[in-house]
Amino acid sequence: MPLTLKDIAKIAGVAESTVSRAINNKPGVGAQTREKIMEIVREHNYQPNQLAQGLAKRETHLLALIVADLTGPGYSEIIKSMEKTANQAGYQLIICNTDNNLAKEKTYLNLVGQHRVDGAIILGGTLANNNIMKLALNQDELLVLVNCLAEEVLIPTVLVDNARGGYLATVHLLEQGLEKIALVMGPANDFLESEKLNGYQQALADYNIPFREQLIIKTDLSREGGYNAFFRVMKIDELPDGFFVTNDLLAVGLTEAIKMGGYLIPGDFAVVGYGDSIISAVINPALTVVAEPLQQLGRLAAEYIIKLINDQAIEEVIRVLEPELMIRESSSP
Amino acid sequence: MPLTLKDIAKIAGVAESTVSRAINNKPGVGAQTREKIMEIVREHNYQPNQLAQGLAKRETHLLALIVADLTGPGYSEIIKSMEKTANQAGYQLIICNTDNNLAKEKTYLNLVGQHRVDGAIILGGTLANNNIMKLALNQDELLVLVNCLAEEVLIPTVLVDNARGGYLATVHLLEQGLEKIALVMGPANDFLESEKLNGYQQALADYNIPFREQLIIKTDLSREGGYNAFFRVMKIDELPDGFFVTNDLLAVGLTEAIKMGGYLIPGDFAVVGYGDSIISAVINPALTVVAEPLQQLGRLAAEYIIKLINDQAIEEVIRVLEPELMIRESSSP
DNA sequence: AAAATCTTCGCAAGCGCTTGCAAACTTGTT
DNA sequence: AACAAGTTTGCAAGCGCTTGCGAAGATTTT
Repeated sequence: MPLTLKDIAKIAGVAESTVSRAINNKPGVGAQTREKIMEIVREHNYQPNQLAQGLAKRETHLLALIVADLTGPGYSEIIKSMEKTANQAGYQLIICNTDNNLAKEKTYLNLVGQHRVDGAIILGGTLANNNIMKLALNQDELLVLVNCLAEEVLIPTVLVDNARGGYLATVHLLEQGLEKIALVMGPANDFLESEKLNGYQQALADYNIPFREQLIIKTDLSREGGYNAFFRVMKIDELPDGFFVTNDLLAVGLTEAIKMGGYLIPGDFAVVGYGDSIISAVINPALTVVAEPLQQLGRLAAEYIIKLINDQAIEEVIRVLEPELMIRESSSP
Repeated sequence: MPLTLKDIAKIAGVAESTVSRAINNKPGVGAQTREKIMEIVREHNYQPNQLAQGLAKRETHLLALIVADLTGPGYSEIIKSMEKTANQAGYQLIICNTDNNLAKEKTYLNLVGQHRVDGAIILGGTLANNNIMKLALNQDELLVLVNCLAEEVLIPTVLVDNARGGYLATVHLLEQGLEKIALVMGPANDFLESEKLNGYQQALADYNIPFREQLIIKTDLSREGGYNAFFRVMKIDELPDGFFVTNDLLAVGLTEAIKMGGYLIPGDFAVVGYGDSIISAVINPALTVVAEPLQQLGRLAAEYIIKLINDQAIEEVIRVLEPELMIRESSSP
């Protein structure tokens, strides 16, 4: 059994309240009393019971990290930097993997509602978030969003400028002299995906290339999705000469399919991906991607939620980070 | 403010203790009283304050997941299944990324010592664990180890039979008619790595191939490590014809180096990797690997720690799982 | 030297829940 | 009808900490 406040008080020969005040750097304790107490605390390596502390102060120093699928590309990096930042501020992260399961989402969001955690970070941008957003509406609890966006409410959010990312990718392909660029994307009801589409269209417009609906392939954000996408494209009358793929997993599948079909990258088809997880660097050929600042996403999200908890002002409620084009083999001549 | 036990008791017109017993399915409450209480609980969607519950029962239903580097290959999968299992039993996982930093390790292990969490799972097999092991010795707290091994104490552990893995990989290469197989591995003071070496040696012995110290390349478990390893090998008098690489990251680097040198895989060098993270399937050529049952590792670890917490017996304190050879392009003729 | 002002400290209540124990109420037995 | 045995319920203390408030002590003022 660890020592308690009471034990320390007894050893120091003072009241519990005095010890409490000394430990928490609160006024109302004489200098030498304070020093004596701290000495004893150090000596016995006393650490307050956070449960009791939490009960009394109604705070847990716990943060819920709600994510649909922990294994998503790049998430580890985001989470790692998030954890680091949170930890420096004295907070711990709780993993909440929802599997896109509504019941789980409810349960996890409830952690916030029931004051089990001080706040929550929602990470990830698939349509499943629609559910969680709706849930989030009811409880006016502390939330921040990473790489997704709430539609009807204003929740502090940090995300990447996906329209810009789409634009960068498309322009890069256009600059290679390509004109028939296929876009392989996830469901368009996902805000992030539709933003990429917007960027794509904008780039086309800027280069006076007509937009062709046929070249937009919507599929689910998985390897199989990417694989199948290629064969769907091959059925249309005029084949594309380049691909912009909005997700690393998709890119893997697409690449496999292209190679399977006996075509060369970038000879027959140039490919640009999105996300910059380790996969894109390792795949063959190495994938040109729109890289997201993963660490920064994580760090900012943690900073935001902590500010929220401490009632501090947040400069930009919707913080938009700039993506960066990372040119590798899959798109250079 | 959420409802409290007291509120429910008042509404139901009974004492708090009765409500508590009803909610926790404890005996000593009449059938209809219980039903009435549960009805009210449901109606008001009451959920007990876990902080208070924890204080009274001295348990938190929190588990610390201590890992050196969250982004390690395959960890996401392990963690995901760990979280799922823990969650089904009513436990939450707290992320503790140590960065191999002794101070952090101490802090995190302290979570257990201070009853901030009910138990901890230590994941990962680099030598950093030596530190954490030593710390773990002092506090006789609830721990389980995944993919690493304590040397001086008996701590419940779940890991993969790495000697067997090393054996499988090596035999596979030998069966291809290769005789000069280089082993690219991490530091040998890591138990898991040295086990793979043992398996390698055993295979050689079984096939009457002499062991040559030169062919053992020790480096750090990173991409660069793998890259450099190849060039170190090229300096020895008799070149190898196959590689067994003990880690996915190493394999990536090695593959790059081989290609960089203008050699073919598997034509000039066959390669077998270890771990079966997504990377190995995506790399070119697709990597033959010794695959670890990642999900099972996670699930078992969670089951173990929960059993420990509940004072249930654990059948096999050191649970050894079988790896499986997954043959892909990098090693077939 | 007494009164007024600050500072330092302890008392006790409270955070929301659990649980041992005793009181009250049932039921069954003779 | 009276009593034993069992069941259902409430009381109150306790988990380890925080905090408002008043008491005591130290310091300054007149």
